Amino acid sequence: MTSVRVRYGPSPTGEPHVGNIRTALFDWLLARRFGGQFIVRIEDTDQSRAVEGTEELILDALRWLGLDWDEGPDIGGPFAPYRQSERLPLYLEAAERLLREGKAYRCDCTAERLDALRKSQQQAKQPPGYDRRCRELHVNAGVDHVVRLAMPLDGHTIVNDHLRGDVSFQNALLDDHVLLKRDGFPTYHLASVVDDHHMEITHVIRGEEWLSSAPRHVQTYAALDWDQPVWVHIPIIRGPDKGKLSKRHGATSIRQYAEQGYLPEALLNFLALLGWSKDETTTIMPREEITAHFSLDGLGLSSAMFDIERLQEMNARYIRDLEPSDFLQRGRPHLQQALGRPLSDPELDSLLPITPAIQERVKLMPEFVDYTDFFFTSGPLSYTNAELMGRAYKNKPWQALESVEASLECLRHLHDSAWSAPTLESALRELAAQRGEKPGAVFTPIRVAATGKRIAPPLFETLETLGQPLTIQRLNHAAERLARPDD
RNA sequence: GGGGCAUUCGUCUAGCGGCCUAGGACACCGCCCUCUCAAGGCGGAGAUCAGGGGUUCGAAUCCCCUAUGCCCUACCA
Repeated sequence: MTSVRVRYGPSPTGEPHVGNIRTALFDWLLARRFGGQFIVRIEDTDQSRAVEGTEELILDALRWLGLDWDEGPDIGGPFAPYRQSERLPLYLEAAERLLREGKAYRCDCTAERLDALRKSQQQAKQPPGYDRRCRELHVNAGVDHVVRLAMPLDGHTIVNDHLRGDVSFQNALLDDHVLLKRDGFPTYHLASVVDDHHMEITHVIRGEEWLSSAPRHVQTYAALDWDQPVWVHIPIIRGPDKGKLSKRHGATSIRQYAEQGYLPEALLNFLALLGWSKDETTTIMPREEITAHFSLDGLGLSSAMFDIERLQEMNARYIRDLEPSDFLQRGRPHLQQALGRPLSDPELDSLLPITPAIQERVKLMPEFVDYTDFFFTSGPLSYTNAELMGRAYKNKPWQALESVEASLECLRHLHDSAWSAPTLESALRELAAQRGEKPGAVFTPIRVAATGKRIAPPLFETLETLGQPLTIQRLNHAAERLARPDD
């Protein structure tokens, strides 16, 4: 088997979509698994749909996911250039050869005629398609025209799909599609075939929506007398409504997932499992394990729904498994943004002891802020007295106050060296026992006073990290508030 | 309208003729643990393998038909 060469051919028409990127992922996995090359080729043959700057967005998405390419528009390669708009002579050459050999022809039918034709065909319940008016007309090269492939009129075209086997199409139902547009640019049908051939692409992996037009590509290869690549049409990704996943379904661009706090390795794992599986039981696999086991044979045939809950779960799992210092670095930008100021390394590192406890609570990176911002705010925290009192002291501000004062008394007397989670815990538990109260009753006001929230990391580790002075200060503030309940 | 593809728990899937009274994961429910929230442990419910015909000693697995869903049907990719 010759070495694997696969290409990802995005159109720079917008943000890279998860469905699209999943195709890139399979390309990349195949290349990496078999020591081949992964090529990025920009398919910008539709000038009207091009959106400025999206090429860079696409490359950024690939980088973010860690899908590195061996040849591409930015780094070049032996088959440069890697932008179709820069390869026009190649398409022209192929089209001219086809014209010369009578396998393609010029067509000067107007858009109006084609529209009218389509309408009448639809009304007459006929399959729509070009009626081949110009096929025998020998349109002059001087007039405005397109070039169409002269498809076989009868018989069948077989597409040998690697996953499905032979798929047969009746030629009578296929029309003479356009290869070269009026503006001199090729259509996808011509450009992809010409480039795949010249770039020595061995496997064409693309979405199932292309299967219907695959016979056109097969015929184009045949007309050009070139060998076909291996066709691999992978199932489409569906949205929650079962339709093809699209913008209507909410977040679909890779950038959005990055911003929402998904880890690239989690998204990669999740996407890989949309249509591929390693074995009966494995779901969590680091990139290396996926690349070590990936093969086309593990691909499924039915379209998969994009289940955001599963992605979230997987993300939480990956977050939990991060090295604490790595987790902190990834959380840093979110926290800095919320705080509105940069954080120094020592500040960030002060969180290290409590970080594992935070990791198991964070599902999406921005939530990191909820569990840590109070460590770095200086003014009074905002919370209600009801939150402070919790369930045990509900509507009993004086009891809550007593409790807080007792805690204050207890904590004030701890020596510096004793300010650690274990001693804090035993001291406060003892206090609760002495007062004949449930631990939770005593702990809740402390938690709210210290963090400003009812949901926070484990209390004693939190207090340890917060430090004695700040803890005392915040408890004092809480006591003041409880003393005048009607604020 | 035509053509193509697909069809296993709600979801992602394992299964490629006997190992399946169909396995795993997420979600869900219950219990345990417990300072909030999580995480974790244990257990549970959940799929007559879309339906119907065949082939076979034996079918989720092979063949046919039907149904449903999706995709395509552009001088877009």
